[in-house]
Amino acid sequence: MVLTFTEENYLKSLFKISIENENQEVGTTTLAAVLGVKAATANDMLKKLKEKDLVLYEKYGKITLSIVGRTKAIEVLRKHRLWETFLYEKLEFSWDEIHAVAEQLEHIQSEKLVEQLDKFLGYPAFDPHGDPIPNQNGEMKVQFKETLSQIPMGTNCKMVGVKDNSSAFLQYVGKLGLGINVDILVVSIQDYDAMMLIEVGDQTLTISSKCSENIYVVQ
Amino acid sequence: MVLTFTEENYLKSLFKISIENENQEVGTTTLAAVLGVKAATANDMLKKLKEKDLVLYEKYGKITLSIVGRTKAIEVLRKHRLWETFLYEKLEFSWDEIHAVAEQLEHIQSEKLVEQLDKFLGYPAFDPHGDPIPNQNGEMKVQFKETLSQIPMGTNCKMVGVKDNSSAFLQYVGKLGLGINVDILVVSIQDYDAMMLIEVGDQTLTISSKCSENIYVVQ
DNA sequence: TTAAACTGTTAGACTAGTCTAAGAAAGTTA
DNA sequence: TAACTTTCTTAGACTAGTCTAACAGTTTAA
Repeated sequence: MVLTFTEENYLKSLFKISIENENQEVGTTTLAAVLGVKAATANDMLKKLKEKDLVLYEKYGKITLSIVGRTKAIEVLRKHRLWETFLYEKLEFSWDEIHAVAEQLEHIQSEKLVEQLDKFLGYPAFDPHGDPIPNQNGEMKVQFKETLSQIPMGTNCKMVGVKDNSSAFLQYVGKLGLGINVDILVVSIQDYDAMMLIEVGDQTLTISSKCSENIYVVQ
Repeated sequence: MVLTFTEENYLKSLFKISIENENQEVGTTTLAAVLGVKAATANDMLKKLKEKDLVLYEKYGKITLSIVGRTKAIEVLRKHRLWETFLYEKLEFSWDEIHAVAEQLEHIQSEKLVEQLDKFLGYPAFDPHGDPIPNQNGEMKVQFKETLSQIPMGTNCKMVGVKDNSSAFLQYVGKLGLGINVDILVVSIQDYDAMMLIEVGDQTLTISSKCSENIYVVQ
């Protein structure tokens, strides 16, 4: 079954919401906000997706992906992350530029293209933002990770990803000298506003809680 | 000005018709046939393209691309041929598989993507079918070429391209052992039906006029 | 426990791209 | 040049995806 770009985007958003907000119930309004459309529009589309058995949904109830819907969403996510990796590793795109272009490339329909791209890139398990890339069977490596804001004073850790994928955040973080696999030492944390003093290489940086909450690390 | 996929396809088809049938006038019916839509549909779209100053067109008159329309068409063609080259050279796609996927990839909007892809491929001048790839300024190398059917008996030549890009033709030609840069000796030509006896490597092949008319060669 | 606030649904309208059916213009040929 | 054929255009309809405006259901909190 071939889906339209729009249908794929709805499924992808539903999947992303479900993994980001674990057990939070997803409603029309949330979904609409994520997709940048009006609630009425999302409601219409949900009816169509239900008709095609891609979501489970009853009037005024919560929205869940069906098995097929979930599979489709993971396929799109796989393509998105493979393309991001390609753009970053092969075409000299920067961290903050890859997302927008991958949003377009993720809808290209060709199984061979996906598999050959995966092979060409050496079967990467994580994309340039540290997010896991689903394999051909839809399985993803789960990496235990915490946000930098959860790391206690005096502890060393290594950056493995970001929560916020916005261009603005990525540009800022990159400018600070942070990035995947960068070692970080938490020097001190302000009681009042959770501002953090961290050491990265030979530099000392002060970062806000908003920032440290959006950086994933492992100890 | 960002165009829709459909608009891009109309411009691309108009451009391709204009280079294939040099001074032949293009009408609604021809265009519609090339795009696989009905004449009424093509007519509607032509009105829109005219409104946007992408084509020159008067009721019951012939259709011509405007400067802007032509530029847009060449951009799409550039992307198409670069992607074909990428699929063939980097992702192990075969000759006959690349076109269909490139039809999708050619609509991705990102100037940086096109330029980086071109660089990554080493600024190729011709795609895997032997067709010239427009450079960033829209200029294409013109290679003097004839169809194999025009080569006289006893002459050596080299294959440089194909006229028919269909999967069926490419599969057939490939199976015969023909391909870009393959040397061909025209052994004999039947008077009656222009069937050709040719030597390729150590093989002798018999090919129809339909086939020899769709193969481009240089002497 | 009921009023206010929020969330979800429906109805009606719009655009892009397509179609069919019918009619108008142009070209061809006897 | 009149009749026929072909090509082109118009009118009206349909689907996908979107919107606004209004109404319905659910939740919250006074």
